[in-house]
Amino acid sequence: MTVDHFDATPLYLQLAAILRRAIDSGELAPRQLVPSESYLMGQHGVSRGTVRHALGILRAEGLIQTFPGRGTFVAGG
Amino acid sequence: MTVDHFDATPLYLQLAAILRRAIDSGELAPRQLVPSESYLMGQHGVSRGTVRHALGILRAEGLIQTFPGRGTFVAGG
DNA sequence: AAATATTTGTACGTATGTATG
DNA sequence: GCATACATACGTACAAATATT
Repeated sequence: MTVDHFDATPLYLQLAAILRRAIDSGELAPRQLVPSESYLMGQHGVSRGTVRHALGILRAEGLIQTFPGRGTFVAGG
Repeated sequence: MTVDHFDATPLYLQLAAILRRAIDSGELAPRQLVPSESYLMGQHGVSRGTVRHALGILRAEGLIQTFPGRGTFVAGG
């Protein structure tokens, strides 16, 4: 599942929704490492700013936690 | 009151704190127009991204509301 | 121990689109 | 039509924390 550049929905919201679903469905389990910003950039063909915008939303929702130099992890567990 | 570029505290956090204080103190009253992004850029000597980062925090805190083409306003009132 | 690579954090600039006045 | 103001999205650069070799 990737972002659709022709969809009117902002890319950062699409990406946030995709990741949120992955977490809610358990595809990304608690304490599991979320793909790096670089990886998400490549996978979805978006800029780092867009990736960080999406991750910032999930962070504000308490769904993920990120640690400098290590990565971003699914919260809970 | 402006941001200090030599302070180790991130500029966007400094700016968010300055605006938060202005709101809490009533200097910026409810329903009042917050200075535009362009104005804040010039006043503090920071980029638009930094201004928007700071405003995004206050927005998430529910302290302000922004409307495209009109501006950003202090919430409440 | 040291150098290198990876990953996130901060900050800048630019371009284009949308909404309002 | 034009000016103002916010929204989205791209790119770049460097710093800091961590992991790897």
